[in-house]
Amino acid sequence: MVDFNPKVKAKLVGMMPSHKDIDWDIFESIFTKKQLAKKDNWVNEYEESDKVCIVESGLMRIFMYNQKGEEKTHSFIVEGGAALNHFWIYAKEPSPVTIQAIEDTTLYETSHTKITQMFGKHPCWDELYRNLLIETFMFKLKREMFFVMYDASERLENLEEFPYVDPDRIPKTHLASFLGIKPQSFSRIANKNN
Amino acid sequence: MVDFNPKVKAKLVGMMPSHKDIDWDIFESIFTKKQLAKKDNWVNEYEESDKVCIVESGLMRIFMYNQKGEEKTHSFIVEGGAALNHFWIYAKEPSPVTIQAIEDTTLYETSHTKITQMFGKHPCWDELYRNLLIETFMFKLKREMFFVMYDASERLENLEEFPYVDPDRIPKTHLASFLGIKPQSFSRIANKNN
DNA sequence: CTTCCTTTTTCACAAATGTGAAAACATGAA
DNA sequence: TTCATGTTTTCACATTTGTGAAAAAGGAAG
Repeated sequence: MVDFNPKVKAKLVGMMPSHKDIDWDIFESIFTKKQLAKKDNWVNEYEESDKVCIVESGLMRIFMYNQKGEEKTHSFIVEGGAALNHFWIYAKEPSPVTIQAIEDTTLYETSHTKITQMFGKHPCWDELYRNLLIETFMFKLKREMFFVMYDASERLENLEEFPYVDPDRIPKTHLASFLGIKPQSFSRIANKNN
Repeated sequence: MVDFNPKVKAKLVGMMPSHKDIDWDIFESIFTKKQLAKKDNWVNEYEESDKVCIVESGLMRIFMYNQKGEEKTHSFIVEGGAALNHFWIYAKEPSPVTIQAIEDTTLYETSHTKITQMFGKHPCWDELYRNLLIETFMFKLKREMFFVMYDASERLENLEEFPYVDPDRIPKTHLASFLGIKPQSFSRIANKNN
């Protein structure tokens, strides 16, 4: 049982536009509050985890190791964003991704299991889950366009298309990984384009 | 009003696992059947369209033009697959994509408007829409991995990760575009790796 | 402040992909 | 079949990105 802060509550309300009569007690009853220090892993690779969380404050990163052991960043999550192992939705298998705090982070944690148990009890849960899916889906859709439409240098130029990917908060190594290039290439491109 | 063929019906049943008592009359009442000849556009760029369809037979392609006027392929849809302008879900704006038949195609057409009007009338619609979202989402997730984890040559090597992207049915120009490279590079890579 | 460690930048060279043009090949229509 | 059209391959060369190493810059802890 947690007590959502106003910003998170507003975010959730926005994701259930058809439901004004939300029972916050039920809602908050399936969440627990957690603190992460910088560099703590919230989800580890190979972990059997169906965790879902909403970030209250701080910054997290989802990444995966490739065959060479290099970290490949999928996304960043800031205040008000939802973090989860996206692969769980489809394949109930050990997580291929690691989810790590880039900054000290406070989050509200729950699980897919708990959310899906609420389906049918009140339609707001269906709507919330649908909008959560749509949000993460649109992120992937944009990211696909990023790779398909732009080369590396154009991706850097158009980084502002991802408003919550804040170049001032995120180490350049991770930004490079998010853009699909090496830190050296990132540095070269960034210092040539101005 | 249409009469779904058995394969499409089976596909839909699989996307509504919690609902065995489906009223097929209501279901089929919001679809119409359409024929497309090879190279016909089902959705045109700039068209204000919230169309959704299920492909009965044939093969379609979703693509977008970049600033240079080059076609950038997002995905292919084969029998049993759902085609739609994914951007409609989030932004109710003119379509940035073109959806075109690669082969002569038969499809069942409906719209987002019609589907969302069914929400609440019977929970099977919520479940169907959720699973449609999950399916397209997983496609994007895989595709993201493709670009993040692999270089062009590895992408070609691992094309079989997309079982419905059949290299024998799809012109190589479009395959190249799907892999994010030029036809010349496709040709070079394909004829070097064996 | 100093030291240690991590991140970022720079550099020279290697490898991969793009470009523009031409040739080879395939396909469909007359 | 032949012609016209579109697709695929090949080639030489340009551009972009990767690689490995080293230097420079920045941050955290004592």
